[in-house]
Amino acid sequence: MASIKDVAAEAGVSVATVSRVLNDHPSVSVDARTRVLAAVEALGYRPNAVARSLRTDQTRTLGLVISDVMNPYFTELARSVEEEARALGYSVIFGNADERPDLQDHHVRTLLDRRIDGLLVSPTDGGSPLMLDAARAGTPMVFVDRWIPGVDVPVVRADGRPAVRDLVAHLHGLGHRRLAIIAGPAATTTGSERVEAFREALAEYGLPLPDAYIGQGDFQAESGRRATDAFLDLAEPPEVVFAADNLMALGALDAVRARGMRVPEDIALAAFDDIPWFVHTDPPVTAVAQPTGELGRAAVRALVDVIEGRPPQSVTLAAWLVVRRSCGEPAPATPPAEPSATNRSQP
Amino acid sequence: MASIKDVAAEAGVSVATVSRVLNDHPSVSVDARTRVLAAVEALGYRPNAVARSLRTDQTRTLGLVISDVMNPYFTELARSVEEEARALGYSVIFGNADERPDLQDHHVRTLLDRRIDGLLVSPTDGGSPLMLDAARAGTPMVFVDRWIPGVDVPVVRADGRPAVRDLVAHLHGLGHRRLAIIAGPAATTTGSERVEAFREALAEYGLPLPDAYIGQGDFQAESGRRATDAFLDLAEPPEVVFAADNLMALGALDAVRARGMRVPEDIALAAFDDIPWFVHTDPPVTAVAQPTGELGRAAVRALVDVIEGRPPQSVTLAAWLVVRRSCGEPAPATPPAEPSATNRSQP
DNA sequence: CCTCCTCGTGGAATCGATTACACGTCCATG
DNA sequence: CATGGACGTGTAATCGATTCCACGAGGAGG
Repeated sequence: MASIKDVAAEAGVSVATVSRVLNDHPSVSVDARTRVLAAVEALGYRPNAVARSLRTDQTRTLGLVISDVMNPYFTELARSVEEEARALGYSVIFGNADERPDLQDHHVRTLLDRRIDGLLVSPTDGGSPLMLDAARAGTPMVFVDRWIPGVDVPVVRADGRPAVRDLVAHLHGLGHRRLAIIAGPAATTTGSERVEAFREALAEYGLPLPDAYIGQGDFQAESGRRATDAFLDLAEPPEVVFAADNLMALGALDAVRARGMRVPEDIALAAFDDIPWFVHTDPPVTAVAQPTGELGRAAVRALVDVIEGRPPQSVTLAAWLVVRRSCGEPAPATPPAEPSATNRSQP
Repeated sequence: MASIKDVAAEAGVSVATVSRVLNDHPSVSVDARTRVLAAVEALGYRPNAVARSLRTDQTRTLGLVISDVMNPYFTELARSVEEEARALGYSVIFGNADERPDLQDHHVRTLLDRRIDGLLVSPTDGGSPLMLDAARAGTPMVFVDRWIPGVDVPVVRADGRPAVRDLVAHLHGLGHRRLAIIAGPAATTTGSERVEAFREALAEYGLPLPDAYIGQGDFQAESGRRATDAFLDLAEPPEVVFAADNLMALGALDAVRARGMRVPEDIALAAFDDIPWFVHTDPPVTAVAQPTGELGRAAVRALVDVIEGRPPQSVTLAAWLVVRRSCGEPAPATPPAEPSATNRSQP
């Protein structure tokens, strides 16, 4: 593969001049410029990003460590992150943590070794020493969706509280009183927050959230299946299961179907995270929708702000309830479109 | 960030010795080794992968240009690729082409500039000059799922022909005679092959495939919606729609539902690519399943073979039919598990 | 006509690693 | 006791870019 030296030789100039042409530095004569460009064309030369990065100490690359790519929510997040990054002139390297702290660390380490310019993380746990050190050492970093309390890193996320309150109101209105939740890992903010929001909303209606009605999941389908099975084995099973993410909702659906039971007649189901398939499931699933695309884009903008030395902004967007038929009662109208930002605050 | 020089200074040895310790070269004294390791620990030193890559001319990174991450089939492919690559000591950089040739080229170019060791591509089109040049120039490369005819690059894919034949047999057995297909772009092999397989299978039953029953899609949901609408507007609409991928099947479902019609009573539906959600759609969708995970792993193994100078192997695996209820008639039993490789051949 | 500035250019240092080569020690062998 | 090989180590070249500095040519101004 041709290097800058070959181009310089071909064009009859020094490597310095070639470099200047390539980075369109002002002081290059028209003559030199055309000769260099011709040589570049003739040799099919492409600058070596590795060498350039070594010299300039920047890779124009962002790292994204995602909790689980197979989760459609995170897939969409990843996609929007890549799009916005590309628009801003950055590439993205993804790492899939599969909800495993060890894998998460592996990816953070690899990304750091590659000298990415900044790191976008949706932490799977409370933060390994590695990640905490990186944050402390000043690696540009932004948390997206989930975050780690007590770490001074901007957070871009959606606040699901009001939507969860709407959901509980909806369920209560349908006459449901025994409501259960399949929670995510307590070590994740989304794992614990959703339970808290749910509990608080229940309290407003004077409803309890007994321990037996809190299934411990890990954001994966299999755990949704197990938790639902446990609920169904109870002497007094819940009337509604609220899954804290879409994969656990899928698992819940599996479990209900395996017993030959029906949603919502035998048990109602709701989920956090809305995905296109929920429109076509049997029955269509009532869900809390997040402005996923906007979340990804905002996270990239925040990270690039940090990288380029501008003051970073934490961003909190609103989530909203999309009522379908999985809790009883037919859906009334079309769900609203993604609303835009409602609230921005300094971290 | 500490460099190898700092470590050398801290340990009181030369950088050469540090490097030897890090790459566990045999001739280093125990004393030097322990001192270096201590220094590494003390400084929290991590080797700079950028510098290392420049010197060694290898990045231990694979590039994967995927047609569309939002398609669950490709998401799973991406996941398995990353897993196998990690097991073999490589990282993966993903590029999402979104079925757009220009984006595909953008990613190929970026990846090449980064000097990835090898490229895994599921081409969106017939091959841009850029990609063809790269292949010709000897960039280690493997096609996965889709390929470009006439290019000397190993291909890892599933053969859907027998499964499509099974599908047609199934449909014919249910009494369906007017069968339509929503095809992918003709420029992709999977786009044209699936139509061909369908046409041939129909011919075995003496059934025609009129042009009006070939909807032109682009593997995205919206095109499935449009094509289905067109079918439904026909004087004599088809009894079955076979979508060449799962997203177009989703679009078809949308279109049917929008007209207040029902699957399979008003029109039957089948899809290429099986995904977990198809079990829970209304109705569960009959689909051709691919050994996606094995495809991704085999592709990585083939690519690493090329990179490390071993003779590459093209791999063709079998796809299979999973009957559910979207074509009429209840599903009999559980679908079989992923079968393993059936056929390997030199490209 | 001399001086100074601007402009275009090239030489060479640099980024952080790897590695060929040379050198000194020490021990075993003849 | 001399010699040669093995071993551990350091020096320096190298990878492909960017960029500081110096230099020569040419034009403007005094």
